[in-house]
Amino acid sequence: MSFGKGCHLHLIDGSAFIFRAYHALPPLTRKSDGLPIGAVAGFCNMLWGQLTQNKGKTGPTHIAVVFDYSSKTFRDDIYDKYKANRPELPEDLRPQFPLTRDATRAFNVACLEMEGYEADDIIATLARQATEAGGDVTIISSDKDLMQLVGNGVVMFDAMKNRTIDRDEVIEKFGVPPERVVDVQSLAGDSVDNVPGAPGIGVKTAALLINEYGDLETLLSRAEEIKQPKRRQALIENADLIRVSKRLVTLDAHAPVKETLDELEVRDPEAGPLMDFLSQMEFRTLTRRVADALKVEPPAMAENSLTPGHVDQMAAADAPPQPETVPFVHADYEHVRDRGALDRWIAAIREAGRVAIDTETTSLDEMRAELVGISLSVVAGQACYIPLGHRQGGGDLFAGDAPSEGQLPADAVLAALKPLLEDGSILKIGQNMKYDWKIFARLGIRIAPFDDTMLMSYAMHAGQHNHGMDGLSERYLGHKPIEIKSLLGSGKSAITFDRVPVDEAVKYAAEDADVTVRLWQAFKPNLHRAAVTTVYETLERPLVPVLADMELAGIRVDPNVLSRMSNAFAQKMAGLEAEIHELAGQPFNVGSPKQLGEILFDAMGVPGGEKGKTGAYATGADVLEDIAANTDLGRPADLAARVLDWRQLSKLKSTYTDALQNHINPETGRVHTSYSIAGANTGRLASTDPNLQNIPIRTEEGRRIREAFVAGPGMRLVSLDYSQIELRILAHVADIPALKQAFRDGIDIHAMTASEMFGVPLDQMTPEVRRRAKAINFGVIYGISGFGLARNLRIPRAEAQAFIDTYFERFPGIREYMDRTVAFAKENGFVQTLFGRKIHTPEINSKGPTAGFARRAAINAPIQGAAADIIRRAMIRMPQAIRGLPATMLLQVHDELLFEVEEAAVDDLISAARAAMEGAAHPAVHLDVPLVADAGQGANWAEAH
DNA sequence: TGCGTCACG
DNA sequence: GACGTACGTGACGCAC
Repeated sequence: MSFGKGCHLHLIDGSAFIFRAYHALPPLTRKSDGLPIGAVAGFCNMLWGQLTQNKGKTGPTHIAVVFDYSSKTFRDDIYDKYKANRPELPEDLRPQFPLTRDATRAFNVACLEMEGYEADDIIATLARQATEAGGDVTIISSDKDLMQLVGNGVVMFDAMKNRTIDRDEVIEKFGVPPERVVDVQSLAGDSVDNVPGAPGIGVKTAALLINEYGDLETLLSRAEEIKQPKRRQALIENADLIRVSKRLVTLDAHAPVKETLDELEVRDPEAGPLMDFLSQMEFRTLTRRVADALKVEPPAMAENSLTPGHVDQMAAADAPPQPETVPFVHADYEHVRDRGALDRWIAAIREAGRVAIDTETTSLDEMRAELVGISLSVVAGQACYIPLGHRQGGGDLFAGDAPSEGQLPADAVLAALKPLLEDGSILKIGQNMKYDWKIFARLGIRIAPFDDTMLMSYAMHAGQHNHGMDGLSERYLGHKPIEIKSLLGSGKSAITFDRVPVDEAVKYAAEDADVTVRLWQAFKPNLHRAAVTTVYETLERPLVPVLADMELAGIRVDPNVLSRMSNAFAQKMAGLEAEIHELAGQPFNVGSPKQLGEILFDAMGVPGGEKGKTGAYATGADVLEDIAANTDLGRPADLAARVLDWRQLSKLKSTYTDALQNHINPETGRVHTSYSIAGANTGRLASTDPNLQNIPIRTEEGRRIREAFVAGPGMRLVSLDYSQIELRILAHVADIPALKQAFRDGIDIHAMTASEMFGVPLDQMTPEVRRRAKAINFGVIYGISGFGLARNLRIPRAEAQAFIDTYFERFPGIREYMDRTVAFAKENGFVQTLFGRKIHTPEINSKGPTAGFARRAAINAPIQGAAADIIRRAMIRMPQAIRGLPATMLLQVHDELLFEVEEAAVDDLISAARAAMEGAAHPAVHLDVPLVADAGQGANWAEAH
């Protein structure tokens, strides 16, 4: 029949199918010859699902799978950097591409691709033809680039979420209807495809602008009218780039597609070729399933030719369903409301030997959080939620605090789960397990053993993306989980999880456990493939209980010391503010860089004001220091000097003496920070809420804040910090004999560098010469540049460059290390520490200023990362090293560990902790330089450090 | 929410 | 020859 009214065309985005399949499945290989085949397997399963699910009256009359032909398209001629950020194709995926075409043909489905065009263009063209002929179109994809096609008989279908994307969904995602989607995309750009867009404008702002002005061209022509200066400038200055972006994102609905719609009519698969293909691929279960459906005999395949670990693993009847092939169905999640249901779950967990677990609580602060419920999942698609502390009222303050219906008593549930959670033969799987670990620890349960999908991702993907659950789910499972905001709201009106109605909580919470178990299934086999199993098992996972215990312990902070300081700072600031207003000749907000800049450079006429990209004058400390030092200026110099003082006090007061008081836990009288293990790309920890890794020390006034961090009665604080650990690592990895010898001999490394560079004997060294050498030593670690060193030392650039040249001449190994590291990054897309930690450098091959950043980051990462690895190793061994001593490890500040210890045991602690720190690289790495840890102790942190 | 600023290693 | 530059973090206040 000829395509027309009543016909329904299904267009499957083939490339999306392949990538989803690849990332979701373990690296399966064909048993007979080791050919990588996982993506093909997933692709076939998904295609078969499409063909069978949609039989019937809503099913397609015409169907095609559409592929990208190659990476080069007409868009590369429009913009040479198009898709330049795309990561390299994985080695084992490349050979699977032609096989997916074969698969499509084997299923007797039209297989379309065209040189010079993306699959999206072909889809756009066919969709146009089909709707013009009066038919309907369903595009099987969730790619946002296709959303511009929705409407007038075209819908999209997200096969992963089993959800239709229509006009309303598009409006929800982009804030504009489908026909305006390209306008929004042109403005917002796309970092994945490297569509430039306008800087500083995201989807939200873009939608706002388009809705106000109607369309992109009107907006650009009336850009002058935009009130916000930043937006106005971004649009005016980037009009050309925005128009280029529009050409990039606009799909070509008139591509010269050879195939006619009629050729795409649905055809039944021919049993012969399809059976041949599937058995050739050695997909046992799928072959059988298809054979059943086609009512033919499956071809003979040796039963024992397939073994677990290969294709058969995923196809075996009792194997866990693969995340990719199991849809997310919220209605399937179970509300555990009675003892029988709980016992069934416990039995299933024991049977499986593993469980994904997630807790819901009343707060993100684990020290204040009350347990509200627990969710569990054993296999993809099946999960439950056990509500424990939900209250009626759902945010209505007058509805009372009565417990919700359908909840088991918390203590009984915890008593039933405790043996399971502490059972050495049952693996507990979490996403950010430190959180749940602490919640359970406060309830007397110590979880072990466990896996953490966040840390797995961190070990494999550091530098590529973040490792939060929602992001990982979207990226690796193609599923966007329910947002917590949709349950709790946000801002002032946000409710706590105990006020969420139980049936809503079931969907959200169980989904998290479901996602976690799927991520685990997806990641586990890949740890090996990425060669980071050791990193995960020795540097990430064991840190969880260590950090959890440190955070639970907290550090004692004396609020009286802080409030006295706050008052003193407030007084000084008021005095300075009055003087500043006097000097300015008018009152203004000293805390506003914008107003300050206008006072200095406009009202007072200081020359040389430089405006940044937002149009405001720069008034950073370096700028103000220059003005303050220029006594010819008179009043502006005085004003700048006072603003510098005011800024310092303001910082100390707002960030430290005021804010820290609010972080003292009323029950413990201590401050409990939270360390993020997977926050910093290099392997460093980051401390938040509050950040205890940036407590002042460099100025005397700031340093006194450390006096508020005190030891308990009869206790002392002990601090041990690595001496010059990054330079020692540099000496080792760059193999610099003179530096290594200096560290062995224990000489002042900066003085020695200066002596080598400038020919000054050590005993005649001046502080100034040493200072310069020190700056160069640090510069090397940061990926030195003449400009950077010149700015740091405030010397002419040529002079700085001359120093650097001398340095490289004297220590040629440094240059070699840098070149080697950058070359490695370009070749592999990541760099590595001595301990095997990988840090990805996706921008290393870009052009322009970005290249400089990426290059320096690549040089720094192995050094900073190795130092981070070393102190991690020390921390992980510390509980054992100080066992029996009345001491607790409290804080880590990158190269420093802070302990609280009974007075009598100070010396024992120092020797035990020092031994652990100085020996931390062993036995994994034998360093050519000694590691040295310096110790201090006192009643407070200022004395101890 | 993004930016400027500044605290730390 | 010009580009624009030290590495890694988190928190605060301002301005939109």
